[in-house]
Amino acid sequence: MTRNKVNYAFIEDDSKRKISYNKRLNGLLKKSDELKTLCDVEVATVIYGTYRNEPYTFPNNDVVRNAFIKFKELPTLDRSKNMVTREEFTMQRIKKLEEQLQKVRKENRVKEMTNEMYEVFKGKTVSVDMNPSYLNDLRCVIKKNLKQVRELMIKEANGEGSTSNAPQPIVEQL
Amino acid sequence: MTRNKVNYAFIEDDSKRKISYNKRLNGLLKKSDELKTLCDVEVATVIYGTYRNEPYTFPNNDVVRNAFIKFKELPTLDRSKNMVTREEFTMQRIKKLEEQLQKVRKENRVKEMTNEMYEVFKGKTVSVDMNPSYLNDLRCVIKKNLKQVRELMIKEANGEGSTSNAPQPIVEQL
DNA sequence: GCCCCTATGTATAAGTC
DNA sequence: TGACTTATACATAGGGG
Repeated sequence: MTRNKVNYAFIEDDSKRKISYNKRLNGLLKKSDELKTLCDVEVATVIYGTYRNEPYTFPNNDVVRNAFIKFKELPTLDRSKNMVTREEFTMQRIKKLEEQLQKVRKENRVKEMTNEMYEVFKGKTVSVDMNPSYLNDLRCVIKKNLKQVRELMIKEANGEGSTSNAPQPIVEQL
Repeated sequence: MTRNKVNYAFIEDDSKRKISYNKRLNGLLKKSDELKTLCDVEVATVIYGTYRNEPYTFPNNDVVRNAFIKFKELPTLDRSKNMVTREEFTMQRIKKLEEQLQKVRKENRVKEMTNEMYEVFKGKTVSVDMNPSYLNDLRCVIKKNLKQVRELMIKEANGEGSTSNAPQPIVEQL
């Protein structure tokens, strides 16, 4: 993930995967160590790679064993309380990505709608089958940009309107 | 660690520590998840924070338990084989930092010595109690920069030498 | 494979609301 | 407390030796 973005999927290429594994394993251990040091919490990690026969543990044998023993001794309910399942984690991840996407889409939509608004202002007929929520959003955008719209209307009334077909990018003034 | 460099030590401020803990916990889990996905390895993590009564586990209860059981079943020797003790890890960290420091120092020393070399060239008397290894290093630097030195000598011989007291930064030409 | 480098993506400390 | 932003440090992919 860095000359290119991370593709969140299994790395097919054996050589690349191994390189990545080594780098990331190192990074993970470093992060664990930092968490432990900066926040004074116990962290135990076990990794079963394809590249080694034994598990790779951190920070050391005893800590890991103790952590697991403590873990085993807890009643199941307590144990689950702060558990993060892989599924949950993935869901959260997806949710976050979707939110970001929504955000970007929304921003883009505002831009589109601002242009749309301008088109309408320039005389374009709004088709009646337009999505109601879209119209509502459009109204919000108009409201938000009321000042600019009014100025444009005055200019237009005075015959100073843009003569080009391309609408002026009101967007830039948002 | 980012508006400022990470200070590799316990964060005294409770509020800051907690914020950091939450962010870093999240980051750690994300990294674990990525390692698992990209490289298809089993990763089990248990964290005992001060902020929760139960351990925080990832990716889930069963995986963690199985990982620990497997771990426990291994003969002690095997178990230790790929273990990274905290001490080792810290040592590695220190070693790396020291190497970096050495490198920076060496670079700096080369610069200093190049200037020293120039001073000598300009007529400075080298004191006899100069460290032998330092002299040797100096010799290396001179050798490395022989071409530049020769050019300077020619210029000097032609009366084109710098007249300022500050030696020209030969360093820049390295 | 390992180490180094560099460009770029990510993580995150502070700050703001 | 937490969500969001920003600036900066850190992690790491790709490429060379």
